[in-house]
Amino acid sequence: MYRVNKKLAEIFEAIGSIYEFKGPKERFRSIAYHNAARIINDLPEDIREHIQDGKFIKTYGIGKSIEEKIFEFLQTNQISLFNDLQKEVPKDFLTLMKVQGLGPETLKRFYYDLNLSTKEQIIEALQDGRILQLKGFQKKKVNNILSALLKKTETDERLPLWDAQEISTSIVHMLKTIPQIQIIDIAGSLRRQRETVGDIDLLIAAKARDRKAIIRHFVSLDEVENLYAEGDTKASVYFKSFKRQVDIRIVTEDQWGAALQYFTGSKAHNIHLRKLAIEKGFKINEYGLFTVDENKKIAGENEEGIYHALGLECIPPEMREDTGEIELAAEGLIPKLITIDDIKGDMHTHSKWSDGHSSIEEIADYISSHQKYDYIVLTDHSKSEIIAGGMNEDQFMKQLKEIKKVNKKLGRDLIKSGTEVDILPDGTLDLSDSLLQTLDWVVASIHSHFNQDNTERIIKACRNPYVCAIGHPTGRVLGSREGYPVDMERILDVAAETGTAIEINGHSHRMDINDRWAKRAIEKGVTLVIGTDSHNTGNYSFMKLGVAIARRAWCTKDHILNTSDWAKIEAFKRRKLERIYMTH
DNA sequence: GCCGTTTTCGGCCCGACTGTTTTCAGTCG
Repeated sequence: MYRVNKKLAEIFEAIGSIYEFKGPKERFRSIAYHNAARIINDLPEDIREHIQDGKFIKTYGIGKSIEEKIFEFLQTNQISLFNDLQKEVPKDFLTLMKVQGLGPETLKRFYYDLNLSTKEQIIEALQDGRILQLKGFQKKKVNNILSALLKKTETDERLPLWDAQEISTSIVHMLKTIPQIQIIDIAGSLRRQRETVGDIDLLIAAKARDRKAIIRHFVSLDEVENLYAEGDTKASVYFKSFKRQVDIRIVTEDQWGAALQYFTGSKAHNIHLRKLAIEKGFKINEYGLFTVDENKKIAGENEEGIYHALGLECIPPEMREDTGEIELAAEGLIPKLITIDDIKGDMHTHSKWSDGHSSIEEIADYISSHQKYDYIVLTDHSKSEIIAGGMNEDQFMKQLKEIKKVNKKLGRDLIKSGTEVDILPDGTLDLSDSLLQTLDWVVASIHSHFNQDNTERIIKACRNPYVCAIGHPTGRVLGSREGYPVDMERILDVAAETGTAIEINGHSHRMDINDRWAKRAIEKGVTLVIGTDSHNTGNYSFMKLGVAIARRAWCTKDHILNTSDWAKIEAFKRRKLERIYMTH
């Protein structure tokens, strides 16, 4: 996430909230700013790269007025409207708006009726009974607000997808013991496989008479620390061990498709879909798709039915972000997305020879018995990666012998030789060309000296005839390190020009490149490869995260090189060699 | 504030839960 984008999105979010506070007549202005914040948050590139010929590239939802504010921020690092607006709201307004259960109307009452402006003043007034004098505020509401205010600030950090998947799996496991549950599945951004997940949303199908019992069971689980809401059809709780809000929603089996569609989102996708429904004389809610005039149910049992009734192809959850997929579905052009079963091998793994935990033989045994792979590439580190046990040319030659031995024992060439060679500060590589030439696959990555011109370093690596792919191209570490500065547009152009593949690193803490850059890459005709960057046998399942990124990038199996057999990968390498030598 | 081959004005997605109310406002997703 780019710092500028984040900052700007925060300001627009805040402006939206302030307009909410100012009253109903500003409601839609408020929505527009909230909307802009979301768009900027989801922008694939630094917002400064989203400007062409001095203008913000036309984006649905951002018009003239907000565009001006973006430019004002980029030039002056502030937005005067925001400075002015802040004077019209309570001092701690923005902090207070984030407290569960506190909204603009409540804060307005506190501010105008009792002149309360800070968090401390409000807590005091809640405790000494002054709030109780306000109409509509009785004991229960006062206590709820107070406990929300006094609670230590919860983590608002989004969870990496892998962690969210593990948590949801374990919760689903706990709930599966409830016999009345007919179907249970994940929804929300988790089902869309976004790289990070906020809340965990679960959908359940059950008979109407069983709802109550299921909800009681759910909210009574030992793990539940806070109960936010408990109704007839839904409940919302806070799980202490996972430090996460978990929402469940119960519908009947015949509503399953409509509900799953609705709770999978995204919000933008659903709003677009609803507008489309209205144009066609329908309305959609979580119970089904109905005609407006007779309120007759047309679809709802499954998701396909909802989309088909609107004249659309069914859209895979990973594509539902309102970035053109609805238009594509209307034309019947939804791509057949890659699946995990299309993957023929892992392109990025480490063994004991550098910083991995397993010997080559152990890797071969594990992969043979757990994966249907045709090949797996060992890409151990090169010599300058001293802390990661990087290897020199001699050691790689020894490793080659070991690989041959293991393959011979297996009776097939499962293990491929390779390296993740360091791109040095000047863009040269950490191993000799003559060695690189003898290896089956060469990934080149940056691991240090991030303050150099990383774009030029990577471009230089792309121009080396023996570099097959660029590893974790942005260097980001989810939740702890922003990527090093790099001009990804240019790198993708050079990758396309030189026939170098770009890696989708599926490691749970990297997921690099991300879905948006991967989408950009295939638009530019760049070939992608997926690797797990595995360091132990448990890591091989990161392949599904890599595939998730590819699916969110609208990739078919033809976009991903390691859905091919090894002969095609050899052909890819030859094409690159030819290109490089043709241009020389 | 944004959008538009039905519109440059007049719309803007929709429903559940809570706490307060006797029919609803506020908040949330």
